[in-house]
Amino acid sequence: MTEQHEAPGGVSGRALQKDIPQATVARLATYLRVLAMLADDGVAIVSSEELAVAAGVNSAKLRKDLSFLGPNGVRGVGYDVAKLRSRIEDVLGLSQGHRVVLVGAGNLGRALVGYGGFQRRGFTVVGILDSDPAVIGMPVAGLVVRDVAELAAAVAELEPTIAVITVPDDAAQDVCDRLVAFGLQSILSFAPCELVAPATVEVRRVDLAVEMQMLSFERVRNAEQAPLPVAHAGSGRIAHRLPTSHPALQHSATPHTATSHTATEPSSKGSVVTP
Amino acid sequence: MTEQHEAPGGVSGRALQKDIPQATVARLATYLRVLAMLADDGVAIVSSEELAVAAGVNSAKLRKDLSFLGPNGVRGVGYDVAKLRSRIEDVLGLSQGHRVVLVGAGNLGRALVGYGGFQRRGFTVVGILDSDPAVIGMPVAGLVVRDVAELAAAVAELEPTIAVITVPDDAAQDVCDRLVAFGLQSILSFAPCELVAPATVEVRRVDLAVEMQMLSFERVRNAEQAPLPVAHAGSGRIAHRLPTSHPALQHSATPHTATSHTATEPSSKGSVVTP
DNA sequence: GCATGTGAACCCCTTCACAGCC
DNA sequence: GGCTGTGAAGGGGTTCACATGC
Repeated sequence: MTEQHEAPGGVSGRALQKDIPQATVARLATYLRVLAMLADDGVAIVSSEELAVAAGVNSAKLRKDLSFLGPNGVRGVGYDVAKLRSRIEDVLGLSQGHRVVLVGAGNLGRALVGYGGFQRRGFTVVGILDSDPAVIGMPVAGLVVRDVAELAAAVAELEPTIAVITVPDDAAQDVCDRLVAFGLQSILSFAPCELVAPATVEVRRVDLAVEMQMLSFERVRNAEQAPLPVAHAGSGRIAHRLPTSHPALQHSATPHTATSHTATEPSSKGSVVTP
Repeated sequence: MTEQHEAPGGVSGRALQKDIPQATVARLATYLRVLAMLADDGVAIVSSEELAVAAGVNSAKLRKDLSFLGPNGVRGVGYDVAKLRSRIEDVLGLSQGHRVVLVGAGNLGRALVGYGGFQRRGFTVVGILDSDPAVIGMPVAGLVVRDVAELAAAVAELEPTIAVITVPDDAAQDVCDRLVAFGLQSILSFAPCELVAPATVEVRRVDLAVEMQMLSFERVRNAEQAPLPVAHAGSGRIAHRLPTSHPALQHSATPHTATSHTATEPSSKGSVVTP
């Protein structure tokens, strides 16, 4: 039915981000952060090798990732930092920024409103709501906590493109349902429970306990392979290893090994219900 | 050198969690949460199908995951909830619980101390530190913020097994280096930058902006495939869809589609530096 | 000469289907 | 009969190595 000949149609071959691997999408976000740092430092051109080291991946993977966006570099030279940056922002749909509404003004919710990292990367928190009379009306980082009962009105008025759920887990599904009913299509939840939503709605979940449990397992795994790590922890004085000023691009290898396991990666897309 | 014939040796075939896929480890943590809910509800036996639905995966994947831990169920019957639960806790190294120290008492750090989800899943926050004189000495959820200058003493005294970094990104590497020097082997960082650490140290990173950017992209992708989602958001009154009481096991399929993209998945293990 | 872009091999993970066991 | 456990098939992502183009 309707075979969808992917005729790009529009002027200037824009889209075709039909099938970019999710793993790649996650890394594009990382590259973006590094590119922003480079731009701030006045770097104009960067090679795949340099960018890759700064982002903690290998250069072949980086080039493959970027190749999904079409040609973005100049052979024998490298990538134009500004151009690549705006290309990635364009593909990720970040060009016009995002308006974020937060549901749940507990510890975590209030912390996120004040978190500068969002604003810096183009996400503006435009509203925060809660059901607890004790916090409704409370000012938080320039916003006032609104009653979640006026969620419909708040959504209509603030026109958020993304919603973040930071309510207790037994309230999460309810909030999610209502957000969906009011038109939200992108939801990030911190509640440690599965959320069901229509297939057209994108729901991502961040479970902090899961992250810690994975850390826990890796320690078990490592301890099993290595015989005895001589685990004498902090005794008296230890050699500080502070400086090593990193000017964004820290080319040469460190005595350490880059081992940041960035949490990210969706799982099954589409229907998962009983077949 | 030393070919390591994996002779299980010890009594009662315990370990052999040598090569459990990381993807599986991430899901084991999820299963654990569901099993805890079931146990609270007094459920004693659960089938792979039921557990899978509750965890948002398909049953074949769940059985495959559990098979890495050895036989844990009874054919024709299902899994013993209590037994399976303690088996997974054992494999993940959660049996004795974990002591967590937090570095960075900003909005996020203080929020995490108060977050009940950790304690409930066996992670006890035993200390929080910061460098800002304005917050040092401040009481936070039963703890007092200590000076990060006494990090060595705090680590020696509190004996944490996991450290969480919630400092601004330009201080993160420094804090990480010191934690490693003081013997920490498992680190979870919320700073949006790569951290370098010895290969023996496990570093995981949670980047909230990346999660949002992935949401952003999926919206672009969906919008591209679907012609026009008729995006008339919250107008006046909308049908509330609240109740649907879920008694932990909500067997039958919902009108919705389970679409929780749980964030999780490490990337490359081991050396990533220039070869 | 040098760095990008990419086909192909490789590996990990998911999915299927069924054998095995209660 | 029913449900677990698992070999085998399939797909997605990573790595390699080189062709391509400045």
